[in-house]
Amino acid sequence: MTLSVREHVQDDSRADILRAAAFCFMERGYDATSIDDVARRLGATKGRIYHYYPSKADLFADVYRSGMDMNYAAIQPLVALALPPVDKWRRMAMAHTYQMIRTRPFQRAVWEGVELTLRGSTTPAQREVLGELLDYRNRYGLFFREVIEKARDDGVMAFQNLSIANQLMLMTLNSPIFWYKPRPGETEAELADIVGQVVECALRGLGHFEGVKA
Amino acid sequence: MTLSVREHVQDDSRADILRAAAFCFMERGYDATSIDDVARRLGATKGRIYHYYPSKADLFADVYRSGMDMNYAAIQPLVALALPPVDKWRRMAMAHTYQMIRTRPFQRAVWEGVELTLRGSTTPAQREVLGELLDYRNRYGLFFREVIEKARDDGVMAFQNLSIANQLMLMTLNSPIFWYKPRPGETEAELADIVGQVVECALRGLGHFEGVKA
DNA sequence: GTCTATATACTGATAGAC
DNA sequence: GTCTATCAGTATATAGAC
Repeated sequence: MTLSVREHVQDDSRADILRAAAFCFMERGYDATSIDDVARRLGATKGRIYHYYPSKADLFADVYRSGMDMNYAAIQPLVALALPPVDKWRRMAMAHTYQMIRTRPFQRAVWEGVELTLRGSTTPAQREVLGELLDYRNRYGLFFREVIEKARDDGVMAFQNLSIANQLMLMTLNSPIFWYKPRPGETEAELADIVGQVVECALRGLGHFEGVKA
Repeated sequence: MTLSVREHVQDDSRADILRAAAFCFMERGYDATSIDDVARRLGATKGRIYHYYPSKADLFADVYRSGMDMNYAAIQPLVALALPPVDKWRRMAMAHTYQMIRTRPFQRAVWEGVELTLRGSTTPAQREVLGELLDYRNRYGLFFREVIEKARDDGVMAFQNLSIANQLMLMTLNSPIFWYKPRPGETEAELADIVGQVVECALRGLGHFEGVKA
């Protein structure tokens, strides 16, 4: 798809706003973040933001959507791979966990967006937008659900209830958005080590045993 | 300790306010909850609340503290038991998970309180209060940390990094505060089944294998 | 001890200059 | 496309009647 120069410039402006907004929402949460906060971080005033987004809710929804777009881009290609389910799961889980760390501000907005949706937001219009985003996020969760279901059918995972197992597994993989802080001078290997521990913990939780039936 | 009648009445009034506040904070979050919301749920006006609490931040801190008090009351007696580490851990983990479900509004406030603390709140006075509560919560986490460390020393758990393992384990046990919804007519046995699945998932995640070295 | 005002401050959103 | 100025709504907290 070809975009005009004007559209490219628009996209850059929007991307700048999105990054600033994601960071602010992560730092203070949706309600405590004012449009002025986002503008200040941009080195601008809120006129700039309202030129691109009609409301704070729309801005937040776009951060949420961007976060999920990034996740789909990272994981969807792996879903199609023809691999044994545990191997496929491990690749998906590692890619997902890296995403949580690398795009943390956006993923925090995804998390808060889900919470806001479940709480029930104000206007019907916002409710519809957030509802669609929740569907978008739930479809993403199905990618994992299908793989672990297959793995259990194959006898290489041994969890009980599928929904609960998937819920707990995703919670473990998502958890770095809450506690990960990049250490100064952290190497790629150290990062990979952390991701590996998270992924292996989740895999054991699913009832997969090294060297058994694999 | 003997309390005067007046103090008992005060405690009841405060407890009513605490429950209403915990529920509102759970439903809408700290920032989006107004004192008027809490008062409305109490069937009163905010004059009643400000009679007992000097500020919204103090009210929230008391909900947070109450939640942790309940956790200590439920788990601390188990810490002293002379049991094999995995057995002790399982009893603690089950008690903890039940707590998350049974006192969910308060536990959500604990969670949000930790987030608010890490984000950095407004005034230095609030920062001090929240900091103490975070210590209180971290000391609680040590109960679990010590047990799983012992279990690993005994060779019945096989996680890698102690801090990460404890973090992921607590995340799993805490997760019902986000997704648990009581079903109408849910039996004690069904609840116990859910708690059991959460606890066993966390236990497997820690690298404990049924029938191996146990 | 609880209520009804009310002061004060802040935030989302708009209008219009440049 | 970005800024300044401003309006309207709402929230915390206080003062004082009852």
